[in-house]
Amino acid sequence: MPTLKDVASEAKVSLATASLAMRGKPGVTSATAQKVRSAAKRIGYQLNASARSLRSGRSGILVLIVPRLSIPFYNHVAEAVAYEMEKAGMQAMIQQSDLFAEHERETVGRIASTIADGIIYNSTRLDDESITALTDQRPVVMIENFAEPRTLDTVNTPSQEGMNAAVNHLVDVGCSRIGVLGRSPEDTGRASQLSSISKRTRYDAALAAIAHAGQDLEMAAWPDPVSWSIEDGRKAALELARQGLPYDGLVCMNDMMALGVLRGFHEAGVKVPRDVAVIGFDGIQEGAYNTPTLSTIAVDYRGLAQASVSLMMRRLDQPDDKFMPQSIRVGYELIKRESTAR
Amino acid sequence: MPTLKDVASEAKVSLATASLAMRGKPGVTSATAQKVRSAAKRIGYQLNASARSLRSGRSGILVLIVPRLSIPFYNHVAEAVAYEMEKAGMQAMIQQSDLFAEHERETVGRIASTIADGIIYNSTRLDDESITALTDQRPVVMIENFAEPRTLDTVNTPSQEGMNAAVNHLVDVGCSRIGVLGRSPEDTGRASQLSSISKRTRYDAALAAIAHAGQDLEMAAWPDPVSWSIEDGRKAALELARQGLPYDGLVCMNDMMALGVLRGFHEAGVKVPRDVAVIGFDGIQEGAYNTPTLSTIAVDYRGLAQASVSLMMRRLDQPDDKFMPQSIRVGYELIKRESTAR
DNA sequence: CTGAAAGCGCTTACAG
DNA sequence: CTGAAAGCGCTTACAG
Repeated sequence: MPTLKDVASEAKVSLATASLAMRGKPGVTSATAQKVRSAAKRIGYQLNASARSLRSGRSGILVLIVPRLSIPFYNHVAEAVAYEMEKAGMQAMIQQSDLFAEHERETVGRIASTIADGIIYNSTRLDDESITALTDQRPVVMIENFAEPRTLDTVNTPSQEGMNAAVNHLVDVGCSRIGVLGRSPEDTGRASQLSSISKRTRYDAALAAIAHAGQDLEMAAWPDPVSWSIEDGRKAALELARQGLPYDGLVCMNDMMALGVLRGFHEAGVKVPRDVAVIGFDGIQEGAYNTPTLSTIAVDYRGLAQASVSLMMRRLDQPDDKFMPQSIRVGYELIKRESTAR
Repeated sequence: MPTLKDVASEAKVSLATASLAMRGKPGVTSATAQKVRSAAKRIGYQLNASARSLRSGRSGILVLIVPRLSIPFYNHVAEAVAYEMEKAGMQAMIQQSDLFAEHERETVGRIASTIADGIIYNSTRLDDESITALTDQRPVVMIENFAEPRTLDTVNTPSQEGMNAAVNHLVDVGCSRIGVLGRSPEDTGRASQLSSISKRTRYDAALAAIAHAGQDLEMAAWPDPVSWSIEDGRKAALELARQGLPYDGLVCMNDMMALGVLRGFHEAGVKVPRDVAVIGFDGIQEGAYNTPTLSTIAVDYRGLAQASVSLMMRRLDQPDDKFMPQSIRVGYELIKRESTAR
């Protein structure tokens, strides 16, 4: 494979000039730059990213880590964040942290030891401190980090406001016994883990909204832990039906669970929204095509992506700034669909 | 940040010994290796991947490129392939090629210029030749590459067999007028493009299966091009209903389209499967929770991932082999659900 | 089994 | 505006 040295001799300039010219840096006449570039093209030159990175300490690569890509919320985030990374002129790489159980710590370490200029982190089992230690100097932006104290730049979904809007919507359509589905199994015990804190934050926000609406908290909380999966949503709905449907309105912690709930109610012969109104959280595309279509609190994915990447670029461009980490809460939209239309 | 040199002096050994020890290579006593490793841990050493890659020509990174992650088929593939990559001891990185229009060529080029040891490519606008030129020497495995001639290792979904099974299933449940939905818009004109070839392959396979079942091809083909999106599926169903439902069985080119079709029929008051049976292709999880649940030809994602990665590892391990590219067709499973239960 | 030395392909002061 | 030289942090023959 041809190197920059080959380009330089092909263009009859020095190595330094070739390097400058290829990157469009000042200090080279445009005629020379043109000459170099066409020489590079002629011999099929490709930059060796490792060499650049080793020498300059910059790779131009930004890594995004999400738990797993088959979960709609995360692949929506991944798509949006990668788009913004590329728009900022960086190369976007995506990694999954949840492929192997208890594997995340290692992944972060390996990433850190890799060529990323910075890392955007969505949902993890590690706290700020461990992440900082593992990534060592490289800027990190967290998505969905509700742990305190916060030592890293963070972009969060609007748990409180969104859950308020969800509950108020159910009240508006006439629900008087609102339940909350999605107390996460990790809630007890390993509560220091980030993902469980962020789950709990959303869950607590829903409870608070219900209390604020003057409803009975005792009844509102679904007592059993349920993972936020579509299958657990289905099972929970079957169980609720078996119990004689204690609620006429149901707030689900995410859309996947809500879709499972709608399926479960269908199987149990419970009519949505007639017997019970259901609302989700996230705003994944599938909700718009389900029967019934799913009402939801749609997270502003684009806003979330833009905020994360601009936080990252700022740290990259001004590495000497010692400002305390920022915390951004993105917007949401209440989307009213069939599952709450009554 | 501490370097390997620091580790060596901390452990009081030479640089070479430290390097060998850290990688568990032979030529170091286990006592020395132990000493080096604990020294590394003590001073918080992290490997500089760029330096290793520059020197050894190997980064340990494998890149997977898919069009976009919000499409279930692709994020299922991404998750499965990344899992197999990690299992093979490589670091998995995922890139999207479709974020910007006409952007794919550039992405490949940038990837190639990056640190990947190899690239697994799912659905692209480029043909084998351009990809080979852009990736320059690095092994490439294609997923869904139906172009001929094939100069790269390839793993394909079972278009022919799967479509046969789908059509036969519809015949089995009593359909006598089977339609095919999903002639792709790019079919005419830019037919040399890979993704349109692979789409056409699936489409043609469905038509062939229908002809083989002795049905009327004239009627079977949905004449208008339809993208394989959920929204276009919905629109097509509405249009079919408007035309008085010329089919009693419908083969959809993928599950997303099929989910849109189910929604469209629901809106139009058409009952599935009573009025028309619907079957999809891909086997995405959402189909199992829709109402009605979606019958489908489930692709063996795991088999597809294992095949792609083992093809890749073989080329990596035996770079001098000059065997012609292999072509692997993965398995499928006919999953019978409510949408064809009659 | 261990150590000294060369070199991977770039970028970046520095000198002219 | 252009060129010669140093060096980023590793790995890999090679010698002892």
